Amino acid sequence: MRPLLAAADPVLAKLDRFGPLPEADRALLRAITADSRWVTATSDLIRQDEPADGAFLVLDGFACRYKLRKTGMRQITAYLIPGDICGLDAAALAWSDHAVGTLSACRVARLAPEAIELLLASRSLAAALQMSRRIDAAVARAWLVSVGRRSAIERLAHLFCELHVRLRAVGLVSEDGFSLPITQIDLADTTGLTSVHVNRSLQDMRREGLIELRKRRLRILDLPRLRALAEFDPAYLQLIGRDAA
Amino acid sequence: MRPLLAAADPVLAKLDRFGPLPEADRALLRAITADSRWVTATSDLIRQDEPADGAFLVLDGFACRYKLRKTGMRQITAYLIPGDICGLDAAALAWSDHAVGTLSACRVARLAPEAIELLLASRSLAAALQMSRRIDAAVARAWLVSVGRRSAIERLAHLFCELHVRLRAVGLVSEDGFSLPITQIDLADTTGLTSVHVNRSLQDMRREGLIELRKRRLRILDLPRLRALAEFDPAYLQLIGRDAA
DNA sequence: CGCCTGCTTGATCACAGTCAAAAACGGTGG
DNA sequence: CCACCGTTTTTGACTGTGATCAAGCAGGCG
Repeated sequence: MRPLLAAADPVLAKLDRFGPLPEADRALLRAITADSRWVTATSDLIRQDEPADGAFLVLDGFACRYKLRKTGMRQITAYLIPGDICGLDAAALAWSDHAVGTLSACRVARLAPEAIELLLASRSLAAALQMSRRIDAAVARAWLVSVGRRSAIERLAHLFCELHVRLRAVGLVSEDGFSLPITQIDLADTTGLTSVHVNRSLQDMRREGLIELRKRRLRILDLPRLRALAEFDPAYLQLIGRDAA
Repeated sequence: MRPLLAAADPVLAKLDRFGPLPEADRALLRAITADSRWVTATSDLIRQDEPADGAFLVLDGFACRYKLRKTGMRQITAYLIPGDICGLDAAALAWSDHAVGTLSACRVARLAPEAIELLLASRSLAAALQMSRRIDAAVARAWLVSVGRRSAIERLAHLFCELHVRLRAVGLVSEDGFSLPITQIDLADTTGLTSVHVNRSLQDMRREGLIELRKRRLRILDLPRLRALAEFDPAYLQLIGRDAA
């Protein structure tokens, strides 16, 4: 793990894990991510049922994929953290079944269609992106298990374990935990609960000495117990040696 | 739609929709699916946490992806119907985060690693498979919305609408509905409910005149109302002209 | 300082789960 | 053809997790 480099360039930090990238790819990525901008929280990068205006790389902050019901109910289907990409499908199909929006302020780099072409033209980058898709699919399955078959506390525990591993892979976890710049409403829309119940479950977790969560910062106090509670096995994230922690 | 051809070769019927395949690809697929075998219900094609023994094409019957909790609880994360493929990732990674098992008796064709190579070597087939992956991801998102934010009846309604479109695309829907060779326990593990509650919800749906379900056969009696109930829009399945029904 | 958003708490409700048992179904073999 | 057996479906009574409704509180920000 190379946390410092990682924090500087999360995209490289992430993709590089799936087999070291040739210098040409690294240069391409650097060029693309050079031109980034900040967007405020709660803004849409990709809108549901519309074509996407290119793809987006998340360089800083939290974004998410989500779907809205006609009733206004929201279900978040994925988190996008620094290093993650979105909109490749939406750009290819000129349509998206879901929206992508920011949960916090985010630094993003937009990839114009030509930039996407360049990216996919590289065999090694295309392979890395495919690996990334595989992980996304595995994460989606894990979420489905959580929402379908886990209790409230277990869902939150599993989510925190997942984020812990993913954020660590891009160098965003330090001794005192990691930044989690999202509201309890967001957590509720992620886990299929209400914000009231999320609040009560978080209090249970604090009381149990599992976590500390305040000022948008999450600290895992007892990782082994949290993982046991969530039945969390990081293997599916493919971000570590299959066996290592 | 070409139901008769489709029923004869669901794999071709499915992949051909994503842009007509050249004859070379069609021949390759025919060659591969020629060697098929029947497996009984409740048998695993791919086991969790293990490498896959090649990939599998489902030619007949229902299979599913699923994950088991240590407690024995099961969450089904996807249905595999005739024309669907599985195990590509498991073969590539020599590991799978989930299991794939049959729900009914199934006719399947095994693809040895060399056959997979051949498949992916074709640009057009690789593109069709990628399209198929995109749809799988969209379906997974729709399921997450169901389990996270829909009531019991709505979840079942949405599932039936999805299956109706997917099965019709491979010519498996007739005037009197379609074969649904799965138990209420399977439906429960799909929707994140208990089988008791699924049973009661199905009775509600029958009483409402929405469906008829007996002898492993589902008939949708009022499609417009079923779709309205589920807020179902088939666009995400990409199996139809973006606009057509 | 005041407002808005997000967090917290309390009281009550309901959807879905649990436990248990009976009925119906579908094979299988005699 | 029927008796038997396991599986699946159905029903009933009761429970509980998490939803709903409502109000108060804290804190960040203009």
